[in-house]
Amino acid sequence: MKPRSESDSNASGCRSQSAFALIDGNSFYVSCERVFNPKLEGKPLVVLSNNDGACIARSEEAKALGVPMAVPYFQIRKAFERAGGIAYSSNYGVYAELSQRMMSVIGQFSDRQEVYSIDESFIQWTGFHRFDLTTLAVDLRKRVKRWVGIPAGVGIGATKTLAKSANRLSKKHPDFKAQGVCNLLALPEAVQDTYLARLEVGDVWGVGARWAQKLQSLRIRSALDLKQVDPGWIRQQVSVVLERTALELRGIASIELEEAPPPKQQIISSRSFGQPVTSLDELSQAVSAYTARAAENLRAQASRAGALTVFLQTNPFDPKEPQYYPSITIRLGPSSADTRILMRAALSGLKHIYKPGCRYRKAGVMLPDLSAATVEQGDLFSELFDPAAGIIQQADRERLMTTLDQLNQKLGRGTLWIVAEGFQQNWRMRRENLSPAYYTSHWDQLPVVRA
DNA sequence: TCTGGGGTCCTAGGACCC
DNA sequence: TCTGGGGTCCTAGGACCC
Repeated sequence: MKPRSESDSNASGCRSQSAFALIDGNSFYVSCERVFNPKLEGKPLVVLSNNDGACIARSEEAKALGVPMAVPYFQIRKAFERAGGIAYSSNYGVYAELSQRMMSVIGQFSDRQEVYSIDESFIQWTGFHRFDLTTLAVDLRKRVKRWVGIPAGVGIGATKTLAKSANRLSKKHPDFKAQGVCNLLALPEAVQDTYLARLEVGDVWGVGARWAQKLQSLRIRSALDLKQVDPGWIRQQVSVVLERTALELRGIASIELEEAPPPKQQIISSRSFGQPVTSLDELSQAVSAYTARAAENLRAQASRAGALTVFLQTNPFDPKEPQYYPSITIRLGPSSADTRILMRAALSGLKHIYKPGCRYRKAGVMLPDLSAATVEQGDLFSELFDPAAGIIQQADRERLMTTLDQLNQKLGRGTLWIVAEGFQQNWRMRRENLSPAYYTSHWDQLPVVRA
């Protein structure tokens, strides 16, 4: 383990002990669509959420037309399309593939990397000359663009929160926009502060709408204000979480780099339906399908679930409809990662909460109480009385699930599925303008790269 | 007609125990 | 008049992130 933030105390300050960079893809989903369809360059473009509901990524041109983040598409559709705007349904398979490539290119620039989200990665540098970091970041950006096709922004600072702020500046502030890189470490602290003064407190990583409002009322309006206030007082007034943010703004590293993400503590699979669903039959299919997905993710991280929650939702936006948001949690005897066992639990739960006469908009399955699959949680009653049979059954189960996962991974999701998931699947979400799948691992479907 | 999905951490309060 | 006090575990809710 490395000593953390043993900060560079010699006064010359020409070497930085530890620097964080945050790299993120600009309008990531939009940029992904453009990688495979260069004609979209320069056009107002949005990518829609599941079910073609809301705009979750916007090109600069779309932002310029005034398309707000997360706006329901139907509200802007007419005007947007009249202005030449184009909307794509989200195509997560493609985005995930490009994300992996981008992350691996970024990883070439440091041996300490945290993949923070589908489009963001932190890396940590130690012992570099702080001015050289700018050059390094410029190279990184060029390489990501050339090798993956995604334009990216880079922010560099002494802590993760400062790197985040710098990244924001790299996109917003004219001093950095052209280069796409903002290296706060290359600036004297007084100059850094002038930039922090121009960053709204609500734009700081870790400050959401609620806390921004609260801070405003305490006369803390900019990132600099938050940096200069006493962190202990912030803890008193708001929370220990925000105290950490305040410390980070002062350059005191309080949020560590997480190189290997810990296994998830809960797994959720849920979707809105393409159209309202009323019948138990269709709900059963949907819940079965979501359970299958959740179970697949569960096995992918080598965990088992001790319980399962099923929930339903009517349309919250329709004031005339009676609202109903039931959920039920079912304890599984011994924890399990077997799709069939989880499905049985899910369907029995569904029967308990299903009420005829409601128009359901959404259903989902949650797997809480996860544990590592290596920990054998024997069932006292079956395995104690018949250990041999118990073990054989368990081994069989695992082999079957492994085979299922391998086939689906190799031949595509949905190659092998459990009949309860249904054949018709009328409840499937809408994706009216989906770009082709571009199976980027298949030679014959490789995109053409522009020189 | 049409409004995403999937996570984390922290705290407060109740149940339970000694 | 006068009712212990402290620890642990669990859950729900509220905040945050992308």
